[in-house]
Amino acid sequence: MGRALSTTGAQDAGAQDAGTENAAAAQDAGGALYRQVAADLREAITTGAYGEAGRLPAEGALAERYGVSRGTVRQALAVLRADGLVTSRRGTRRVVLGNARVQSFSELLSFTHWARSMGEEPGGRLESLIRRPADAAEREQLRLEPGAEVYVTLRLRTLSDVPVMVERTVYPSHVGQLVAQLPPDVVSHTEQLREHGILFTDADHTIDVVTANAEDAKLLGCRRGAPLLRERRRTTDPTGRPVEWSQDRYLPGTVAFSVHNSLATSALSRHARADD
Amino acid sequence: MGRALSTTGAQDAGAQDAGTENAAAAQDAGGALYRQVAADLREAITTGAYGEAGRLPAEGALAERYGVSRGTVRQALAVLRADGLVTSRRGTRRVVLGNARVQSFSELLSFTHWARSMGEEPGGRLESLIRRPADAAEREQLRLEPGAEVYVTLRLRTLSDVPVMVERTVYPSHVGQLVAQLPPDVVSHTEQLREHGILFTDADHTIDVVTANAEDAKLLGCRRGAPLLRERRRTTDPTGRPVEWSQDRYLPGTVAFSVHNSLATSALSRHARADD
DNA sequence: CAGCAAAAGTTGGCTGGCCAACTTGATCTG
DNA sequence: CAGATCAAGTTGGCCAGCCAACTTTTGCTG
Repeated sequence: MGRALSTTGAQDAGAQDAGTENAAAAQDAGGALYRQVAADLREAITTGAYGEAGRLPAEGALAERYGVSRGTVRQALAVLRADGLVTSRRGTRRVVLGNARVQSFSELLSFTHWARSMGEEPGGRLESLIRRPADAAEREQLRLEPGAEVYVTLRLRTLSDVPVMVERTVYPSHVGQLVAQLPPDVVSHTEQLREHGILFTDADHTIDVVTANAEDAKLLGCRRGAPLLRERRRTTDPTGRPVEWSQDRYLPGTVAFSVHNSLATSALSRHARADD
Repeated sequence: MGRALSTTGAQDAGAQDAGTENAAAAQDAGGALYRQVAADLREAITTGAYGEAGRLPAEGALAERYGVSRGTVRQALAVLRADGLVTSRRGTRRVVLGNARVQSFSELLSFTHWARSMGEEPGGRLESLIRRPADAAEREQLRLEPGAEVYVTLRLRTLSDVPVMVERTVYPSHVGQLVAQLPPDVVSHTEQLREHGILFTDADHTIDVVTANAEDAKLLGCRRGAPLLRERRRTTDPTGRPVEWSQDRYLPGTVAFSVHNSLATSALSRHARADD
């Protein structure tokens, strides 16, 4: 892959002096070197440059090609391994596992971002926004003191004007205050919050099946008792403080969730459902 | 990342490989140093040693405590970060995110192992096992040549004799041959296959909702058209060769799937459901 | 005392090196 | 020719060090 990484293109030339310049150029490609290498290899793999079950070049060869150390290459390959694109065993070259397109974190967290990445037109209608004291479960999830207040939104989300999902989100007050000031027709709360300095960096998801209640049925246009795919999500900011506790209910056939895990890296788990 | 468990993770059958003089003394939890450190920190975090949203010691301090280099500590912390146990930002100490118990890889892949880890009694009844040419979709998933044959099993899985899941699995012939020789009352195919040298190391999961067909309804004792939580799973061995293509259908309320992702590591994604 | 500047503390990132463990293919041997 | 042995190639793991970027604390200044 010809693309020898802009920063290191002049590797010997003046690698360290021109730090600022090159760093800026690198930024739009992914900032860190290992991310650029990972992005380039991902591109090569998904376009089939190494074949269906082909073998990748050795770490050393890649290090030389990109003009980086082997450690950096290993960091890049760890990313691809975690995404399930390649295997990784001692003693033999890495093998291409699949060419699965893995969405970015923001595509996963933001309905709007996700929809646009598929070429669909996302929409959202705010049904209600109320402010009230948090109940026990909400205090637990959002790590709030007794008596703390939360903002609760109910939104109907659409793809090309077709209802697909009901979203019930609970915000702690410091976030909810911002949400309450947004115009009711704003499509992406996530993007608006980011511009106000609220960052989403970590999320825990739980996925199961529920039946539509009266409210769901009315909004989604399905029967009461109809099955819905539910995703419950707790999101935290970079400091680890919970910023969102949301429950999305999708009409069947509109979405599926996909995850990769391996002996090396696994974050998925299966729970018994005594809760809720 | 979760692994650290004795079962498959280390597959340390040939533990004779010396190398681990004093290191092994610490714990046989995991061969590698960073795994031992990770296991120890996980233990400390889940028992609340650092508090709910407490701060971890600095990398340097941990390195000194465990007598390893900072790089090794960073490797261990990367494991915990991927599991969603701690945050990780430049400039400040890591913060405890939660004390989520993350299942091991084998618990996730094996219904039997998972059930036992919850104290339930898993059961399974083989309804049918047939051998036939693979169709196009199966060839694609299992990466088979045209004309290749597959073994297809249909099993009803139970917890304490209560039906909870219907499992339809397609095996390539080299695995299916082994499955076909198993006694029909064997509970865990996965464990049996491992003893025959078939290892499961990577898996892709897709989770969505379907309605019960006549066969599902009969086996699970639900109405036809009732909602089921479906997990489709393709599993590969260490070399990247597909060894299993399975479709599990759970009764609502019996399980939920849970996953963590973050800006740093994300393997979960959301798909449109045009397929299938 | 408020606000700003400097300093200290901490993690992210990268390098270079070394050895062990493992896989694979070639070579030798009976 | 089958099987064992050996050598080369490759990844896993660990170390020591360095600097940059960022956060928090401290201390100074107006």
